[in-house]
Amino acid sequence: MPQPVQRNTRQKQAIRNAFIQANRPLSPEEALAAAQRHYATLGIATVYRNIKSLLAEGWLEPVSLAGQATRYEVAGKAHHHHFHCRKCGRMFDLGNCTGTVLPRPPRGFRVAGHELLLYGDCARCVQSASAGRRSR
Amino acid sequence: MPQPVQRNTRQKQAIRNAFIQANRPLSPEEALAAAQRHYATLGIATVYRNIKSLLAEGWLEPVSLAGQATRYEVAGKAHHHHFHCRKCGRMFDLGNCTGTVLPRPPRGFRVAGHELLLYGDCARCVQSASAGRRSR
DNA sequence: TGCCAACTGACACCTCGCTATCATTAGCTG
DNA sequence: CAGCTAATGATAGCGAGGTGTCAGTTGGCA
Repeated sequence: MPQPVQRNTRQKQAIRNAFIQANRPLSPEEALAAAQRHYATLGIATVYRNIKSLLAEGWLEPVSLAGQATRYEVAGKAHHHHFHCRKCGRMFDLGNCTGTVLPRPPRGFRVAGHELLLYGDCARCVQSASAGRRSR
Repeated sequence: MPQPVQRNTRQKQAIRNAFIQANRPLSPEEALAAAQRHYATLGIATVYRNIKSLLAEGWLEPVSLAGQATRYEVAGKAHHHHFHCRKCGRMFDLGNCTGTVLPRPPRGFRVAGHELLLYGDCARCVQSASAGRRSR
């Protein structure tokens, strides 16, 4: 049985644009908000459905985050890590991880990969915090 | 108003023992299974309640894991990272992270800390996989 | 331009991790 | 040992993230 023919809907285009323009991992809710700037009546179910199909196509890849909704970013970037702002919750890309020395696992363990997450405050949140302190 | 007097119940002892003997981060479900070997009729609600109070006491600390229930381990260890087995789901401690070079964040970002996770197959799962291959 | 199935939006529903409730049990103190 | 009450076990409930359903819409081909 053949695959059904895929249609290139305005909604899917809006979602792809949202991810391209953001250039950082987006949660489904963030993707909805961003894509609604391209296509105002977009619904959350459509975002989830299209994220799923873009994952299947290999156009997106998941960036999971403990205790939070999984974020997604455009696939195919070089190996890199992420920064999570604990104030605004946004995630950002960091440069590649050259020179990172990994701890040695116990005997017999097979390491398939690693994830490194930095967390703290992003530039915007640092800014607005110090602005708030000045104005008080 | 004074704090209510804390009682040292067999259930709480069983839960503490489970974490001490495991010597690795346990999810509430894992802690339940392990503690039931000390106190068979233990219920899951009691595990959650005691994890909460052990966290408040500073005896446990959380080890969060994307897409999974948070695990907990005995507090006070030196800074270290974890290994997550994708086959059996168990988490293990790794040695400290001396020599780890962190990627530089963008200008204006304030880094508060980092988490490093290795993933792959633990020794037991590597073993049983190759044993399975042999017996086939 | 007409057709029709892929797609959409709205919303009910599901799962999972966790918390609240409540009758019963059992530490602790005197 | 009696009595007070913190703690327990069973289970209902909650919230968040995500999926299923279905009537209505629309992309794309003939």
